[in-house]
Amino acid sequence: MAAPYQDQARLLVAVDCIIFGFNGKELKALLVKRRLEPEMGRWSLMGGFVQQEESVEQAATRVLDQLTGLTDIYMEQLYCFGDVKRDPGGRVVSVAFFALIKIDDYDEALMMDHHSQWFSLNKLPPLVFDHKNMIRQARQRLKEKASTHPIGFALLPLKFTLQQLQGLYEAIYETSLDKRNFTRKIHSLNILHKLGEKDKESSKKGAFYYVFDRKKYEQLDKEAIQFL
Amino acid sequence: MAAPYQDQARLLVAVDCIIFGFNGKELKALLVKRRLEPEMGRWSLMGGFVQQEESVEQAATRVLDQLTGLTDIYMEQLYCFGDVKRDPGGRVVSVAFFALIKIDDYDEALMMDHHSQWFSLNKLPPLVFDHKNMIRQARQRLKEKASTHPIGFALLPLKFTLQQLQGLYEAIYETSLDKRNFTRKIHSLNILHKLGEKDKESSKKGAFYYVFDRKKYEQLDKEAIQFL
DNA sequence: GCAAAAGTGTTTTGTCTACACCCATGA
DNA sequence: TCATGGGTGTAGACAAAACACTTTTGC
Repeated sequence: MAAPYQDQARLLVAVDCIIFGFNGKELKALLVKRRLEPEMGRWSLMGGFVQQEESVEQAATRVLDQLTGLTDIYMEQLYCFGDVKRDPGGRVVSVAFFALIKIDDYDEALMMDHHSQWFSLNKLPPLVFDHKNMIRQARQRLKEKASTHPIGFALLPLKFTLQQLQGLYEAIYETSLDKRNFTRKIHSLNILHKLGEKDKESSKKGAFYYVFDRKKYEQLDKEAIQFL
Repeated sequence: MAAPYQDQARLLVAVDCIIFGFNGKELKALLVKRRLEPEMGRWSLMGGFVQQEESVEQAATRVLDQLTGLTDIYMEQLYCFGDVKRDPGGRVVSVAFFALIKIDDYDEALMMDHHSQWFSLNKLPPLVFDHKNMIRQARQRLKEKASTHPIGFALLPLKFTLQQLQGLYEAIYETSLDKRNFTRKIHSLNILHKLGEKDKESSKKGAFYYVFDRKKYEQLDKEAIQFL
């Protein structure tokens, strides 16, 4: 069994990363200017090819790290896009991943280096290949996942106000929520710690900062509860 | 741009199909004896390599058709398994699909031809590679999907009794359900048509057969309602 | 003192759950 | 006539949704 599969076709396998961020008002996606032909210079998801000696997940992690310099990013496999003609440059099967990062962790310097930019999800530029479709599906998955797992926290700064948290869920679900019902529900999950400190930027009275309880968070992440 | 990606690694890409059936009591998975080295002769999911000129989905459809002779099978992409050493025969990235078929449509002759066999999900034989893990994930996905979409019908014969339907959901969720609550819930979805005919096999009184309303079914399939 | 956001409870509504008896029929 | 599965309703618990006023403070 030296080469049991030798007659089979070999294909290029890529990963593409849909990176979401939240600026306090809107959900954003991080896009880059493509550096390769074909379609060089057009807006694209960050991607790369899977190497012989790395797993598909490792490839996605590597690509995310190259772009953001961040480790410990929330990342999840989305879907494998395998149409024959999806990439005019060759037969490339792409495995899409979606990632959630704290938008403030991704700074200006990195954006300059990679010619990358945040775009509001409803003001996306034209994108290469099937990347628009990938983003659409990632958005859908984020909605579903956020309703049963507390992954939204990966998009917020370490400390945040209830208003920011509510705003995030309103952005994810594309709806508006009742402040009282929202507060009650969140508190019933026992996932937040109230800090002594207040955010005075957005109001005169000031709103308390919260952090989330990582232990409880991880437990809920496994359990698939009804989140909101 | 004759060969823009020429320096990149090329990998074998396979599809593997987790095929579920329901015999009225238990969920089953359809397995085959592997025909290739390595691990020839051991139990395996039905799979095959993605060819140069077919999409990943087409490959899965082709593999399903080869094994079952059936078209119009419910099929859904599950996950891409991309570990470097998952297949000792080479670097193979496998895209897993799960499929639901009516168990009676898959007859003895086909089982003989392909050395295939139905196995109860809790009595699976040892399987090659990561196939056991694939089945585990498929089972999980089936549970989740069935709770928001009426896909369970793909596992039942065209006409079925309420008892059969309830038994199916009990098997999927691995729980027992209250007959009255179940009946009420199903009827409230307006998805069933009661036939004049009765099944007299399993009781003296006889139970009415039902068929499902394809229109309503397709609508619910899109909408993601709370099913059960 | 007033504008602007923060914070807090109650009532209503609907959904999910638990639970038990009569019916029709073939043997 | 009796054994077997088929079919049906109601009450209580719980969760979700609707809804408005008071508090704080910087200007």
